[in-house]
Amino acid sequence: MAGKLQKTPDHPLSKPALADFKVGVDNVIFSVDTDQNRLLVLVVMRHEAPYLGYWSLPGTLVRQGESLEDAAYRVLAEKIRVNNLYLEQLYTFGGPRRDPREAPHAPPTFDVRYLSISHFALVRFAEAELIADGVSGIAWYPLAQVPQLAFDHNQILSYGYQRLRNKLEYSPIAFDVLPDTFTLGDLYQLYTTVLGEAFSDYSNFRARLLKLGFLQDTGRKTSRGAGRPASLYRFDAEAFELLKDKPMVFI
Amino acid sequence: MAGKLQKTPDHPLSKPALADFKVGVDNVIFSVDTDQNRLLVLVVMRHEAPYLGYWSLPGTLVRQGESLEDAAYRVLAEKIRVNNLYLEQLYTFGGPRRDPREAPHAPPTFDVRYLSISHFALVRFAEAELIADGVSGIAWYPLAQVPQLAFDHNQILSYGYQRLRNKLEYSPIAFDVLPDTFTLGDLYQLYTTVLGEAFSDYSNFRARLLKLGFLQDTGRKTSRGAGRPASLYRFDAEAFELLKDKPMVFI
DNA sequence: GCAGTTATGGTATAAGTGACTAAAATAGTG
DNA sequence: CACTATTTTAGTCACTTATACCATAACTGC
Repeated sequence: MAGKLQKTPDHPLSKPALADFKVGVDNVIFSVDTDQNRLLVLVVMRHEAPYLGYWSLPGTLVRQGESLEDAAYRVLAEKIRVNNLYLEQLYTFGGPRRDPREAPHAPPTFDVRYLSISHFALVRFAEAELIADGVSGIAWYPLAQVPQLAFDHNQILSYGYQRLRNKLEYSPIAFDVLPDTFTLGDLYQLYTTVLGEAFSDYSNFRARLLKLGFLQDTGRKTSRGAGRPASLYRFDAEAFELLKDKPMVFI
Repeated sequence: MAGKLQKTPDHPLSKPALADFKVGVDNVIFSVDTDQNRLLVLVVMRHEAPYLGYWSLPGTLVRQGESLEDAAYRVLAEKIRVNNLYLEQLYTFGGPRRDPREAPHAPPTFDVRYLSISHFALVRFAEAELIADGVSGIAWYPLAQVPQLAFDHNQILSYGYQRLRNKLEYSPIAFDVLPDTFTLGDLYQLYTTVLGEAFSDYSNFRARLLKLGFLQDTGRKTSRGAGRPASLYRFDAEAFELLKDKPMVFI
């Protein structure tokens, strides 16, 4: 990355033409189906050119008076009903030629750039209800089976997946999509579904997490099928805040 | 963060007005003055309204055909001559009302939003030469002494500082701004200036870094003032790549 | 030669990691 | 009801890493 300075030719007599921008948000929305051990991504079918008939990440253009984050929450709310989620800004993709609607050889005044402020979200699967508004297709795709998407959305998705893994390892976002009380098995399953089973065995995962001290045992137990009943825990946000600055790694 | 879905009122008969955007990049440019043990930030004086006479982060509007990253490199190159640096996209600030040029009560068609794709850079201090193009003021400010900046630039700076600390801990960006060969003392000084001395003592810092195996001893030594001469090391990018996936933490 | 300074290479103790084992508490089955 | 399969829970043990600290080496300046 060093020494990458660009030498742009100067036009001292003519002002360089500025680009005009359309600004949208695109969301990488993940959910973990713990029953089937699948990491899912929300995609929607496009019904307009360009990329008519392609799957794409749900997106929208930003409205007047609306913050970028608000726009991201809005497009999410248009596609799924869900109350428990985590959302944050991901990255801004804005190179020229990323959208075919940008006129390739039009005069300067018609040069329009499409900027995508991508966001990343993780939503609670059990609760999430897809909104099928008539014609528009909408679906959860297992990450490994996501087809070719419109625009540069596969790249955005790949970026979002990286972020998901990082966030899960270093932040307590799991508790935003787990029920209020949960077993350590629930938590472990969420982690393995996203990160793969290689990262830690269950026994060590348990020991490490309990030692961190922000999981409080509710005293209640739950029995789901065979096996010894599991203790139900609750995430203690206050206890977590106290440990926040320390180099805490779950994995 | 859970349950933060916004309920936006629907206007089924009138299309909601989209915002028009001016898109710029603003750079948080850091440099470490190892002689004086100071972490510096580059600021430029504004000579136009709004915020006339305020210091600000160097920024520019994006031109036609120019990528966001190119724009960031361009504005950096306009302010300092430097060959060794690290630069990456930081965050996009784009809420309404972040720029007073946005008309507060103008009709919808005149609602203009200013979007800032902020970038974060670390440059080699010894080599960096500020470009004083006539009137415009430009200066390195020690981080702790940065005054009130224009727009939301203090917020952007604060975000950039967080990123700097993270990057330094988890990525080899230090080697982008160190000379080709350097002593472990040089490296340690860079780390302490940015992160504070608390993170590790010199002896343990040395042991950990050498054990990682991507610092190759050149065999040469350097003597700078009093004390035993220090070995000169070189960063071995290939050896680093092999260890890249492992949870490698310098600190 | 001596004091001061910086680099280097340790040690000892504490803490954490990773692989593994065993017991406890349930459901289902014949 | 005894038995097995299953799941949670609670460890052990060898090994690695972290933290604080120390001793020595190799220079400069006086």
